[in-house]
Amino acid sequence: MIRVMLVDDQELLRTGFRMVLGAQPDVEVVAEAADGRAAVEVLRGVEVDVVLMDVRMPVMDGVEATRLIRAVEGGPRVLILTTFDLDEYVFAALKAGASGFLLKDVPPVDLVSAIRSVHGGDAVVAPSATRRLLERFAVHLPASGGVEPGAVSGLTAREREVLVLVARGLSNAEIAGRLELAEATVKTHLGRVLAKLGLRDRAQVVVFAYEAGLVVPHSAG
Amino acid sequence: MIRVMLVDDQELLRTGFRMVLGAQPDVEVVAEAADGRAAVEVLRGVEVDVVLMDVRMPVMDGVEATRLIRAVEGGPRVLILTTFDLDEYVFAALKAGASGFLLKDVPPVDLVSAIRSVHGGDAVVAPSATRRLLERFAVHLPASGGVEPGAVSGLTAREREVLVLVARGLSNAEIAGRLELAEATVKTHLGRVLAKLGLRDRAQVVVFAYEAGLVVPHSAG
DNA sequence: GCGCCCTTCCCCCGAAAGGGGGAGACCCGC
DNA sequence: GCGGGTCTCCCCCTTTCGGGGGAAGGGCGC
Repeated sequence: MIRVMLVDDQELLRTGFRMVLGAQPDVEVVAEAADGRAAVEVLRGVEVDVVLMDVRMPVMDGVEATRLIRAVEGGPRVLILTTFDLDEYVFAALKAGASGFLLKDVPPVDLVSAIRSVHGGDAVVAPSATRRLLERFAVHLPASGGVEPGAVSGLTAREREVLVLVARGLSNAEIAGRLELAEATVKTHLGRVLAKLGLRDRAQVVVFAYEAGLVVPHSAG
Repeated sequence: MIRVMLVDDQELLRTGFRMVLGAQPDVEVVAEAADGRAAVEVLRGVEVDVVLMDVRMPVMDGVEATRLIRAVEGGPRVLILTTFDLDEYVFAALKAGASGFLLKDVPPVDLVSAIRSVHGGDAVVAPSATRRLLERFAVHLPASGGVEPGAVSGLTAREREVLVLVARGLSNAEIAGRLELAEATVKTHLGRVLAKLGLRDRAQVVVFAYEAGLVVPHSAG
């Protein structure tokens, strides 16, 4: 039995979800709240597996509530519900520890299977938004759009390739495997990278890659 | 009719996929290739809607092939197939413009619906990997409130000190000089850092430091 | 006092990395 | 053809790293 909590400031919407979920044999709505703060309060006294959380709410929004809920060890997982598409709010909620998100017009069947997935430890993303999520994810590459020649001065394509893999923490052997090269070749390329950039070892290569924006921390945009 | 191309160096796997897809009324396998370069060549002469692309292949891997294919305006969408789970390769492919990825052991039903989704402009992600994708996407905010001692799990003050210097690209000898310690001591501390954080070498320490926000690009120095 | 952890430093060892040189292959421009 | 650049791979070598011990002092709590 999956114990679900509904958090949304719209009474009608909660009613609708309650009816849909009530019809399921393995799902049980055990709690409700109309805003984030109330939700956090209620959760102190009720055992819940999955929280269906609206993003935009009065008093405390879904992002902050998600953060507080996820800060507790062994607390429930949070599935974000949003009226509109993927927006900054949703991204913030994901960063706050949500297990995924759905649009509120999700077909009941999909909602239930999403709850089961989240309960099982998986994450879910509204299909219509997956593309945009990936796009957003893909933005993380070399400083906006292309590899500017200036930053990596006279490096060849192969050398840059090796550089980036070094910057991901791979050993020469691993890079060789990934690029299907001999380790000797990787060493040759890396040696030239070190010489051209005036670096001493691979640790400095990693530093350079981050500082030059060739590699971007996944936390930041 | 959705025109599909199969790109994989394993003949048997292509055969299996061809049979599964051939049974679908709205899907048609119109081309095949055994490596990325061949795929790009073939695509110059054949109209394709969706490319099912293996990642690891000889000659040219799926990442580079995806990049080339997606560089063409109005070209086909690319769906990545991977044997293993989410790895650096898959991330690279997504960054290169892939519309998503599936594990090769995907149930036929899911494969077909994924192809339809991709053809319709949506993206798809293997359900088992969605959670990890979101983690990777969302995890560690840049420790906005400063670096609290507990953040780096069980590291001692001295270990964190060494970690940061490693993350600046210093050698053990240089760190020893700066902290006025013997190099042996630095090695001891660093060894514990590696063990506690599950890292292999100092290059991975640098990666960790940037990803965890212990070191921030530009502020370097 | 005793145990525990942190810190400091030492040994030895094997593996990985960095540096030197050389060489064959390819492509491209002259 | 001939040179330049890139990519590939090999040899040799020294240094650095990382991992396995061990050991000694200090602080802190019980």
